[in-house]
Amino acid sequence: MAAKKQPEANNGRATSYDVARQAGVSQSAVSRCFKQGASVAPRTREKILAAARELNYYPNAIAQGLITRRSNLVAIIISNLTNLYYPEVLAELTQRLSAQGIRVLLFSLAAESDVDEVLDQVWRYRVDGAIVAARLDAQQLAAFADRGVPVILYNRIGEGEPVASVCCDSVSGENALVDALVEGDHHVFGIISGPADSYVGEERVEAARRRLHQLGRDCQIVRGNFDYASGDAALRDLMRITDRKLDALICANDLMAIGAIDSARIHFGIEVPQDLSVVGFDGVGPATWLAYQVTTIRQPVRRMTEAAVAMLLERIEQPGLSPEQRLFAGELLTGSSARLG
Amino acid sequence: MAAKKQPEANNGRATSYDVARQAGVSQSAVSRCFKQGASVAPRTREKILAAARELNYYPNAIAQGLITRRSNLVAIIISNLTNLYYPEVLAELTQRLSAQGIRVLLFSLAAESDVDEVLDQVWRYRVDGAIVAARLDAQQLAAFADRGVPVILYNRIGEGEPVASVCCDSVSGENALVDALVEGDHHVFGIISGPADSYVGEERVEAARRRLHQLGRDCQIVRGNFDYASGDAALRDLMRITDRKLDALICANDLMAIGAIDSARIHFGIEVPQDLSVVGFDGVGPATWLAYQVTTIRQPVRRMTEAAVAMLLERIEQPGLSPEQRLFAGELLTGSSARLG
DNA sequence: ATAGAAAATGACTTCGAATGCAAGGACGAT
DNA sequence: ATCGTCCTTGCATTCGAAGTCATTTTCTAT
Repeated sequence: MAAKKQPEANNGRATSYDVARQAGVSQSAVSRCFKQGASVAPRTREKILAAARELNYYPNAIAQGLITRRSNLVAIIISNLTNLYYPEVLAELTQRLSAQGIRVLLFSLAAESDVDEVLDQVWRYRVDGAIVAARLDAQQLAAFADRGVPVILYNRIGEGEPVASVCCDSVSGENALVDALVEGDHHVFGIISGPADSYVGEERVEAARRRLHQLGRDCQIVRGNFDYASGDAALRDLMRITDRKLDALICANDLMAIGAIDSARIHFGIEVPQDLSVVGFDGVGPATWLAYQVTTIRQPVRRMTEAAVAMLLERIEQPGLSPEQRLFAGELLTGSSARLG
Repeated sequence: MAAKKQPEANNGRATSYDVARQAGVSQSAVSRCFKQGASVAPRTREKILAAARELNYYPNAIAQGLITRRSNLVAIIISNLTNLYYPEVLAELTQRLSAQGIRVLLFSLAAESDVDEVLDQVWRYRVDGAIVAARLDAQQLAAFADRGVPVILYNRIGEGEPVASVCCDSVSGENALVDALVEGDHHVFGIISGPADSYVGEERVEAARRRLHQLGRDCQIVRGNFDYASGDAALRDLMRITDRKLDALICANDLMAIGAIDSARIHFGIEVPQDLSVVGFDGVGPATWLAYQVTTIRQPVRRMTEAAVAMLLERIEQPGLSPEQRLFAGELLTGSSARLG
């Protein structure tokens, strides 16, 4: 009555040995059966698969990872998921990686400074690679390189270190926006920047500023931090410090553009776009809402995530591959938040 | 010259043996050194930690998981991240779990029907538990139970099966909204539901319908699918089929409420809230934007995620724990999208 | 100084699957 | 019938850390 070994007492936690015993074969055979392209006789395979089904067997990915030195895990590190833009990116990335048989270990940071603690865990889990949409300093990038863990930066480039990255072209995007505004006969420009530690924020603002300068237009720049409230706050700042009547506002992202539009209309009674043209960047969902229809640059998220995943997989397979930067042009979305030429 | 074993040729992939050799101790000592409350002499610990630092050693979580049968991984399964509400939940959950030393394996579904493929992977990775915000049928829930993997359902309850869950109370929320609208002297009600396969959608609509009935008010229900465009579309449907002039609109979530508000104002020239009161549910970011200020029920996301994580950890530690349902009351957010009593 | 308790340490096994290698079996050609 | 080839299969080892147990060292009390 007293069984020495409980065969599959631990329900659904059957091992390859359990399956082997049940099917009357060796553990190796079971392993081969679950490996693509291994040599197993059809009859044996049948037996094994039947046993596996009966015992509810699923290969233990942890054990596989240990022996093959491939965890099939990729870390995705994102600083602020509340950005409206990133959830879409995250969903796309996750689904694309899933389709390639790779699982996502998600790290979402409350503050950018938490990166170091997170990296600790990244090393421990022996991820095959990482996609990062957060600020990494040179030392952190070097740590990836040292360990031979391929990284793809999303919408930012390496600081000093050469790293593979996928970005949406800020320069061409801002140029298109500025050109359109100038053609639309705007003269007094305001710019709402991103937070100081944002790479894309700085890049977009700098691109816009330079183009305006080229075209002989001056501008006032005030700092925002990418959220709705800061669009409002920044507009107030601008109204205070600008002596001439502002007629064009360039925002480093859509969310601030929306905040500024609401603020202009509701707090200042300014008509958008009649009295003030507002443009953003990203092409997030709310930008196309009827109340806003923000003129903006839509990032080609599908193509960008596709590229990021493809580049990462390439580098996982061929560790030596050189760092490549892929720059995607965004699409000018002509809404009704700006009078254009 | 030809070294038989390259000591730490594989940079940053040092094992406990490498550290042991470097420190002149056994592998066991290294292991103990990284385990809380193990017995190691102070001097030995120093030596080992120094060696570990020098070799850039991080314990291999994969190997740990294999031997301890604890992966410290939790699966989070979310159906649509584009919902505006879920990114916040996801970020909260991830950060809370991280703080408890647990990593998140993210599964984001393109379609609800993909759950089965995803579960496959969940079993393979031997996760310690799961938090699910997607529809699971009885069989899928049973699979979790069979394998002894604790699950917490987020904003839904088990279908038949008793499962631990965390929800925001639809009934009290809708009651509060309906009561306020009725007090505000509204008479012709419309309801925009969620998609047919949404648990919370059905629950909210049913609660609102019942309360309206209790208070002697009739209502027209049209189907939406939780996104912005469907708020617009549903409002058009309502305008077409309603004979009397609609004066109150109850939407199953904020996003549709916003869509309906924009549609009313812009397509129909209806003033909100003067001619039509609109209420939503969730309390997402855009609901508080100046242009909308939706009257809604704000879900206590922080408390709910905290509860979900706490319940999950309890059940990981004590597998026998009985299924518990925790229901949180939302907070009535009185915006300006509805005339209230 | 010495017995005895307590602490520290190392040898060895274990977790579950993958794989190199060698042995066994099937099959065709002669 | 015999040999050689190719396909299957099992044995044994491996991945890296944890933990059991036995042994050694250290400390305490007499």
